[in-house]
Amino acid sequence: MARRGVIQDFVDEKHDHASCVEDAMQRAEVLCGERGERLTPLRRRVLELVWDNHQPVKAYELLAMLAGERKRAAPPTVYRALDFLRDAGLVHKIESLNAFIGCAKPDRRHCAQFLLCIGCGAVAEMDDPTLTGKIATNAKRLGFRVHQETIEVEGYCGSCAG
Amino acid sequence: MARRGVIQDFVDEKHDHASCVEDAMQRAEVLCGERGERLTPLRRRVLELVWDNHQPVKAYELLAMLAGERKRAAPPTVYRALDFLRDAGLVHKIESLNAFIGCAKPDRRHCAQFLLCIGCGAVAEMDDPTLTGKIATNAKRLGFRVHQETIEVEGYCGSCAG
DNA sequence: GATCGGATGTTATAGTATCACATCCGATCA
DNA sequence: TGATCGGATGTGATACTATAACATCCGATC
Repeated sequence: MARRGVIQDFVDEKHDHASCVEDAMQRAEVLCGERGERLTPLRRRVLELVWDNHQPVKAYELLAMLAGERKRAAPPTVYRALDFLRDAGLVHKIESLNAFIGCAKPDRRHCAQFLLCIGCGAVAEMDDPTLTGKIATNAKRLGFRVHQETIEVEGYCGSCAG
Repeated sequence: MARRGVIQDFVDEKHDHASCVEDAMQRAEVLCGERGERLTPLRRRVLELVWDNHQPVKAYELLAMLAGERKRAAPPTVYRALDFLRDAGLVHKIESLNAFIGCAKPDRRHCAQFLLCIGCGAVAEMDDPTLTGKIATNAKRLGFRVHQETIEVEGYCGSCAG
């Protein structure tokens, strides 16, 4: 089935998760390779942990997971990895949740538009160029130069709305 | 000069600030009156402090200001007041800054679209129904029921872009 | 093998927000 | 009048989120 190009579905419970994570890691490898950025074992592992959920993950949850695998893991360990991954566009921070989630399209920038279900915590990442365009138009009218946009829409997904 | 209805200007340094705050407080009084909600002295004072700046204010900054005027002010004091004001639509939280700002149009809902200047910290509140409409359309396509939207655009304002 | 810089380790602390329980205070009504 | 009830506030503690500052490691380069 073809994507709409505008919006992605919420994650299907029975999607092939292993290959989905694998694909994400593959994309990350390639992107960092192209850009000459170092996807170290730690950064790779953090990205993997982020993708293991298809829900937003908190920094201290990641820290707890890391602590189980390596002796030494402190807050800076995970925050620094997340900073790198965010700069690389591989991970988004969801501001209204203080949580992080893997970016589905790390090759494109500014695709940080989310639908957040209050009921079940599910997240869908939109990527609607017309939204971005409209915002750009509004901004330009004020002489404002857009650097980054954050769009987070809270509500109830199809399952939870009933 | 008429408003565009779509976007507001960044605050002019030489606007009549006193009357601007006064107007905001007046609107708040009326709105709470209509709704049977209690704008207590504490809540009123917090709202006033929020409006005294035309920039986002942090909770602990408010706390410090309150501490100067009343003997007893702890975090819950300010957070509870802010919760009330947010529920009433009188104040918005800017998630990406962990800060709060007075709502310019408390009578209308969901007008939480902000341009945030990285350079000088200035904030402009947009209120673009077509953005909201586009988001609603995208959401509907997924059976998603929108409850609240957060739009925060970082960049450089006209003065800082040069 | 010297040195340089980026990544990580380590400790401490800053900054943000909520919990849980006590108290106050005004509205209502016996 | 005063009993009582609920919402607002006081109070102390604590949970949660994030960064500062400095030490150490480790691979690349020369």
